[in-house]
Amino acid sequence: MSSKIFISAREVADRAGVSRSAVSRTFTPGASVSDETRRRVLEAAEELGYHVNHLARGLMRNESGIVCLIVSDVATPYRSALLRELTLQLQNSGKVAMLINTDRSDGSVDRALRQAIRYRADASVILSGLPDKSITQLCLRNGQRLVLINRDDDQPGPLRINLDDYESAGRIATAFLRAGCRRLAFANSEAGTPSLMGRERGFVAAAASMGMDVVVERHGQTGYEAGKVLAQRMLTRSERPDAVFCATDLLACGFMDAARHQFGISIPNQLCVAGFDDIEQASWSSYELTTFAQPVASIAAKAVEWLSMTQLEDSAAEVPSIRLRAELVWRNSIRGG
Amino acid sequence: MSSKIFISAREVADRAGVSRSAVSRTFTPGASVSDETRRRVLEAAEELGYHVNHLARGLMRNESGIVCLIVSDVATPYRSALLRELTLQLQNSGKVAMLINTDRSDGSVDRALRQAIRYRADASVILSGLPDKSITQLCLRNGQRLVLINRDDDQPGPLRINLDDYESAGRIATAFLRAGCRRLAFANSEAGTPSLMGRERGFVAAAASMGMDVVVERHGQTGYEAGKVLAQRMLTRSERPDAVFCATDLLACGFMDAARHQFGISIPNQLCVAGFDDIEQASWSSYELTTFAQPVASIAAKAVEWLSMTQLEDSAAEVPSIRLRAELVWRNSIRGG
DNA sequence: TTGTAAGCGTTATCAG
DNA sequence: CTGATAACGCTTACAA
Repeated sequence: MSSKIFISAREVADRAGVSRSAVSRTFTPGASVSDETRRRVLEAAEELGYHVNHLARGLMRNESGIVCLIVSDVATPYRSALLRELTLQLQNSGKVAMLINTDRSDGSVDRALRQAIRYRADASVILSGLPDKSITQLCLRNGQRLVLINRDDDQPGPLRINLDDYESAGRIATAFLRAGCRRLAFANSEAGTPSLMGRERGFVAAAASMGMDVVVERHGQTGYEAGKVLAQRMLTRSERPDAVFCATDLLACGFMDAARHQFGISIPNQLCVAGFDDIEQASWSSYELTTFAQPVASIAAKAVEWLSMTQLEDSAAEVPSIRLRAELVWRNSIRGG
Repeated sequence: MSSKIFISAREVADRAGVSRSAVSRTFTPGASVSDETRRRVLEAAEELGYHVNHLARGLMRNESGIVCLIVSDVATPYRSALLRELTLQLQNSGKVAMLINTDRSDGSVDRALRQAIRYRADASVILSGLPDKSITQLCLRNGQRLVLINRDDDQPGPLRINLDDYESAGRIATAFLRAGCRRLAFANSEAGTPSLMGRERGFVAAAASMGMDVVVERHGQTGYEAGKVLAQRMLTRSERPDAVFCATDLLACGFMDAARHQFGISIPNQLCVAGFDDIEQASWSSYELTTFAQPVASIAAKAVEWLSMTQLEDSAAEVPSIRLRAELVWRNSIRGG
């Protein structure tokens, strides 16, 4: 191990001929230092290659500047887009992101949260899975803030950012109907997360209110392959659907590919398709998918804004909760438009 | 700010009726504690919800356990895949990833590296851009390890992991020839990174050695849209190419989509296409792209392995450098096969 | 095996 | 505005 030897404030102080505190103050925004002292400190720091030790600073200030991002399937288009937004905006507000990858097991989110506690993260943002109640309590008790994105959990404390999944799904149902579709279907995954189920229920309910049934199939996770499987199942039915709402864009891409290449179905002529997320691929010429856009930038902005609030107005003892609207992006996978 | 109040080893020690050091030792693998003491400490820790403060531990041990991942365009398929692999394997080896997003400006990598220094990261992995020589020197001088992935830089010190871009490109040229293609083209971005240029040069050189010219176009970054633009430029030439090697899969997807949907060209019948990276979309039915697979798992493994080495055998004063082979994944975008 | 005590690099407090 | 001095929570000789 090439022993790490970092420059400390002590050495900078010696070189600049000032006290340690002067150095500290120079690097503390808003502290009172004379221009002359600051200049000399800065000069010495530059020459020596000094950088404030945030481990020590965090220890003292009781504030690490670290925000922990807890997420599974980072490589997925929607997740990575959200991750990008989050890290970028976090950086802009002077924080730094620690990334923890979870798998689908329940315990893995708990483990991630524990890691966040060990590093004394100022906050954790959970994009996947749901932690055990006892762990979230532990975080909150320790004064760590928690943000839950698209995870319907109703314990008080964490900031919850959700979309209007249910209502969105209703809007797409009427769009299908307007396009003349009569045999509706919903392609879902088995994951059964609240947002996914919200879309399913919203779609089914809206269809019912217009007097229509919906064929629902669930399979696998929310990926491309699952979409293909769902297409195989649904398109071999005696009553083939003429409109399908896929719970995610990835499912929709798989569904469309199978429909076209395995069944020779023309979209949107013979089959209308809609998705959810508005991943980049949805706009590719091979798909031109009509879908709901996850407002990733707004989600990140809301999260970071809340994390940057110095005072949590506990006057508002009511649970903070934000509901964002997913805008319908109209492309070419539904007739009419 | 809901004041953070974390449990300290002191409190655990009091509760367990032992000394602070006993607590510390209990959480230090390999330290000598009696079973009885350990049991009592663990019990007290559990009850109190104690977690070792890694900020303080890092301060003492002079080893934070943090590895900084420096990357731009996280939301891009190849990048996010590599990111997933890296974070996962880092976690498995007991480290934690700090993610820093850079833009394309040169200074942004430097800033990222400075952040890594502030948090006393044990190492930094650079996936995008290239830091200024003075900054890398600073990192190395401080004992921070550096890994450069696919960035050809020849300063000694950092571990460099690269692919055989040049040779791969040669292999695809012969594949095109074998498929009966005679008018070769290379679609590149303007980014001009060493790996991209290596592919270009390797392709051109191999073609030349077989007595063929290559039409080269460069445009934009390595994304889907750039691929479409490149297709528009190349497919409107009087001598339309019958084989195109795209520097990345994303470019290839854009290229294929434009070729098919705007020019009505059939792939691979009228045009053979190859890409590089083997992103997930390359395997989608709409593309079935023949491409070179970035060995992301091996890349991550090599990086993590090197970072976990306790002793850097300086006996080998020679610069560490790893060359990995990109395997050709044969799909359906080239005739024959 | 255990406890005591020193020290890691900061920042906050308090005189001057 | 500046400089001592005391924390912060931890690890690690050193001594018992």
